[in-house]
Amino acid sequence: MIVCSGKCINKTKVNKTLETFPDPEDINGIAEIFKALSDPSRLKIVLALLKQEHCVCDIAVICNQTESAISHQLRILRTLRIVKNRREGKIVYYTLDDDHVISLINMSLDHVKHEIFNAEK
Amino acid sequence: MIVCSGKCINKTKVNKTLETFPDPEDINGIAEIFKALSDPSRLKIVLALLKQEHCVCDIAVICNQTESAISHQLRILRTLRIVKNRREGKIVYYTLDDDHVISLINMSLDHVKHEIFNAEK
DNA sequence: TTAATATATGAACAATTGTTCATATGAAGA
DNA sequence: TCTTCATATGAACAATTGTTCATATATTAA
Repeated sequence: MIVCSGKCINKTKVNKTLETFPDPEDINGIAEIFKALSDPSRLKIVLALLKQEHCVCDIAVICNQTESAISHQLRILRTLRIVKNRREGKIVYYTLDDDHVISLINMSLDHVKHEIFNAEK
Repeated sequence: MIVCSGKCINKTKVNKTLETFPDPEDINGIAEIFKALSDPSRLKIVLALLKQEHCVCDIAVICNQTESAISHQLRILRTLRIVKNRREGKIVYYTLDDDHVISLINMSLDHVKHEIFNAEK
């Protein structure tokens, strides 16, 4: 631990927090998931797949984006195991790979609504 | 809706998804929350505040970062109502502003563990 | 095999973002 | 008031990121 000499540091509290701090690799893992969902165009793709599967072409229409752009974003989401795909002839269908993502989205929607509610008071 | 003439678009499915699509402002709101948590240094700050409040100086030690850098990040988190602060003399203490964030983090931790588990199979 | 369609990928450019350094604010004590 | 300490802010630079355009792959049908 770095010691800032003559500073106001509360070593007991600092150490207590450091004891239960997640592993660096877990921290980076979580950050990556959030980063994947932090781009509006990627988030839209995930939202489009929230209730049913879609082919790349349909996702492009729903998100009002180039198929190429969608394909690039899907690759990122695939790498992070947020979406998975199945091929049916020429068409590739995508779905969400993990239920956690659905919960994550719903929970953040609650958070957003809460903010708006608080702001109006 | 944009019409891609002669494409494979399944209009029924596309329209069904578009009907329940969140408002653009909600989509951007969610994306902003995720963006705030997508930076490892910002995520570390939130993790540091998961169980108890800390002053800026202590957060800097815990996250192994400059106090200036921490202060910049705290401003972003404050703007998004992810953290709030209280002043006690010269010292400013920060806490998480919203329980949703805690759930969000725990849920994403589950997601990360799930990925590792799947990767090992 | 050739053509057509759906999707994927590579390279490059523009835009965004986090950190650093210097400086400013605000509070407490001398 | 002046000094010190804790935190905040502004500007600038470096690094990262998303999109675009062109091209490549994969599948089906002729």
